[in-house]
Amino acid sequence: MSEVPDSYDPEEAERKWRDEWLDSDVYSYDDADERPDYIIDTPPPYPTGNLHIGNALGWCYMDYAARYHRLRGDDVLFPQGWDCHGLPTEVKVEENRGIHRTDVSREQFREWCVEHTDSQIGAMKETMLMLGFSQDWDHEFRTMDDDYWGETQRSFVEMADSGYVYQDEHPVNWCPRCETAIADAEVENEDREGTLYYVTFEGVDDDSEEQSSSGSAAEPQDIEIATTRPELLSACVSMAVDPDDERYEDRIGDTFEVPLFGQTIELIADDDVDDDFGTGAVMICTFGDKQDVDWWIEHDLRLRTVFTEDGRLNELAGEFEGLSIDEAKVEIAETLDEEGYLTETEPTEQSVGQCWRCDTPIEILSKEQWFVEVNREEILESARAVEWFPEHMYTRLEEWTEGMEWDWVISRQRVFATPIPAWECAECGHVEIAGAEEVPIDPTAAEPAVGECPECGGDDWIGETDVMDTWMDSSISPMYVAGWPEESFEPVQLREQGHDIIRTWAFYTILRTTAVTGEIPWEEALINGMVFGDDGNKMSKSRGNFVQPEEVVEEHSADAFRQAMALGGQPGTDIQFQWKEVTSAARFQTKLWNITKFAAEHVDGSTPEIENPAYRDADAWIRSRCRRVAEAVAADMDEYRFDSALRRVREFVWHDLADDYLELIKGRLYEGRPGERRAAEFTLYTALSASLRMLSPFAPFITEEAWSHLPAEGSVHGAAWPEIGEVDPDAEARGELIAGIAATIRGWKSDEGKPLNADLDRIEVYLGEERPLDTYDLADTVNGPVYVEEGEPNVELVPVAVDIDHSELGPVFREKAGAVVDRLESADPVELQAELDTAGHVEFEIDGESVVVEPEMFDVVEEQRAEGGETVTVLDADEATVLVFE
RNA sequence: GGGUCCGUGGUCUAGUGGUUAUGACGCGUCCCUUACAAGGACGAGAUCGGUGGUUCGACUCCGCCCGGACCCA
Repeated sequence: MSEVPDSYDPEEAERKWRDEWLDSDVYSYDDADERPDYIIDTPPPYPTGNLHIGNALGWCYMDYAARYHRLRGDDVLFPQGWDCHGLPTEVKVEENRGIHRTDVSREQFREWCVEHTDSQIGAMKETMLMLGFSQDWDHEFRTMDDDYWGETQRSFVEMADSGYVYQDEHPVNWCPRCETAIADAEVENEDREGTLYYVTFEGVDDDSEEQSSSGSAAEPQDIEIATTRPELLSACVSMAVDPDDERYEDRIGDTFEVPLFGQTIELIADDDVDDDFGTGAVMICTFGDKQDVDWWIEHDLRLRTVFTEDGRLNELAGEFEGLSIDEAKVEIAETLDEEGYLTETEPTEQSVGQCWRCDTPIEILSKEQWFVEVNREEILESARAVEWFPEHMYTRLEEWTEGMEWDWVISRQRVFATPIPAWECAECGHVEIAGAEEVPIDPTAAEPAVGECPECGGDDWIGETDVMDTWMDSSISPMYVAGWPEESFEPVQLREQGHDIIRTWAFYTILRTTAVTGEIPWEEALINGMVFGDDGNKMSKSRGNFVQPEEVVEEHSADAFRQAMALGGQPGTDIQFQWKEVTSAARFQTKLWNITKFAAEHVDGSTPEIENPAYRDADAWIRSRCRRVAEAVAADMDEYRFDSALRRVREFVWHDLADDYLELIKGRLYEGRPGERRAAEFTLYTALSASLRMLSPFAPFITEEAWSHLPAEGSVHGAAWPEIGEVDPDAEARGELIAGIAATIRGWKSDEGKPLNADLDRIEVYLGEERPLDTYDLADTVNGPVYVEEGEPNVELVPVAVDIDHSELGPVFREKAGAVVDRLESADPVELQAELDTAGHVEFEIDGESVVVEPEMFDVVEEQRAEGGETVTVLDADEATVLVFE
């Protein structure tokens, strides 16, 4: 085992293991009955062609979990999907081909989209492999493949059967650039500066009799409204004021003429009007925003639609017909001004709903669409049954769900997406939805199985050209990866995703899984934060703080990148990408390599077979430490506290194993008696092997490389989580003492500017209580003979301070504790020690009362000074006093 | 405006009702010691955002304020 190269070459090793793993089955899912499943509902990313650092964080988390659970013996399924459908790809294809999607057939266009998507997937997969993610590529899926979108259709059909899916005409968010309906979740509100226009509406004499009662010359009065959207005047169907607004008392029911466009509208009262805004009177248009929709329904108003699907004004706008919305805003405002209707303008802060894909301001159009019912309580009930990491991420989902006003519009007027499997009868308009046995099916290319229309007997079917929201695809991912519908669905173990898509992906998945299967989608949801640049700002190319995972791999290694991701912060918090974390990870890897190199010189194929090793105390100590660390790390991993887990292992490897244990056993390894040497070899092997396994989820490459240089079987990724048997607690404590003494002497040598291997004449160790001390390892480590002496050292002990144990003293004296502490601290330590020696406690008089302070409440700190003529240094190592003779 | 999270050495980060408050990077001093100078040992550096309160005791719990991030309106 001595062929270990002097230095570790990450580039070479990482390439080697990447290839090796691809050809092996270490990461494959067995679907074995005897082992518990650990199925990850991997987010299918959109194939942008670039796996950015934010994606990488999420995949790191999943990979740590996947690898950890494999070590725990679980049957892990870490699949990889691709969320292919959607507008960005359509746009890209149109761009690349220089066409508009309507220039070619739907089939041709789709084909090109698939082709484009394939190449994008290839690039992202490359990065995933580079970073060492351990997906089972036999479980790769693409939502654009028939076998996937067929299941999307099946779920649609089942939801239609159970009444969740319906078709209706209802106002929906509409992106005029994408020319499609979009869901609430796809609308983002953007604050910006707008203009508030004050517009006069002339009163209309409606010839009613009431006019005479309020005055003879009942001239109809004008009214002034404030609006940011004059381009909507032609869609104005009413005007509203707050019923308690005194300015408009007695005017409810008055009628007015809409300037420029001439339609007559009536003033109504509604509590939702904000009387502080503008003039307190607001025009209601169909539709400016959701509030208009509410009023339109509430007051049963007319519908005047003036916007076209591509964001222009239609014939209702008269001379303004054909203008874009932005043009119309300017021109109508100018005309209002010229005609004297515009009284004033002022800047105003406004929040504008925008399409999250293209940032175009959305409009609201009433169109026949397909919807999925949002049952808030049902969704929340499921969401509560999921365990969220961190817990408060549930609150995000809860708030979003409770704020849902509209059902989910799932139809899109696009091409590259899952077809809605439905037809309309050309004769009677009956809508026929495909049966589950018909999917996958493209209704624009195939006839329904039903044949004749069940309503009218007609056989002329018009296939639905609307397609589904892409979230309809991705929201069945847990069902798909778990083998639904062939296997009845049981919740999978983990969903990992970013907090930015809780309102979409998490929300829709819970909704859909619950609706289709009656189950929660996953047992646990792990939510990752965003990744910021090294300067704490959002990463952006213009800021120059943009980092691609590939750069980090090139500069250091994939393992170092992965460690940095784990240590960036607790999962759930936003993390700052930091080069220094990568540096520190790379150093740790160098350390780990050197430890491995050292170990490989001392162990061989027979080492793991050693039976009944003649353990010395140092062995007991490191074994016990290792055992505790393995337990604590497992607890961290179970809670997805990757940061804490990795810190613990690093700490153990660096400080306990390398600094202390390795130094302690060198003597035994180089020139010890065979039995004791073998015990050291065995223990070294045990501790290192355990360390590599614990580190393997974080640094899969270097641990695999190191593993291959040790007498260990197979892949470290196919190994089992370390289990170290019970350790003799007394031996453990003695070993800890030895390590402590060695560290103390090491520190002293360093302080003295001595080389760490400087010869020492002799060492005397005085223990507080009499107990055996294994000086064998210690003597070699400190480089001098070690004698354990009984009794008090030949030094003078000088009490110099008191060290108070507040947790003992505080509860006993309660409100007097402060005074007692003051007395102890101001007393002469020498006198305290003397009193303690004679009386066994110390006593004070406080406020005329006698107070007894028991010895467990404080320690008298003593400083040791050598007596006599010999040159000696006195060191204090926890429970021992160490005399060093040079 | 509502909600959630957060504010710890220069920078980033851990943490608990009683600790000499963790570690990393950077900085300084010393050390080529048979795993390791792309290293090691040691050290300096923090009134734990501010302010009230609860408590014998608060960095930790509560209120308010200031500052930041995100989500929603």
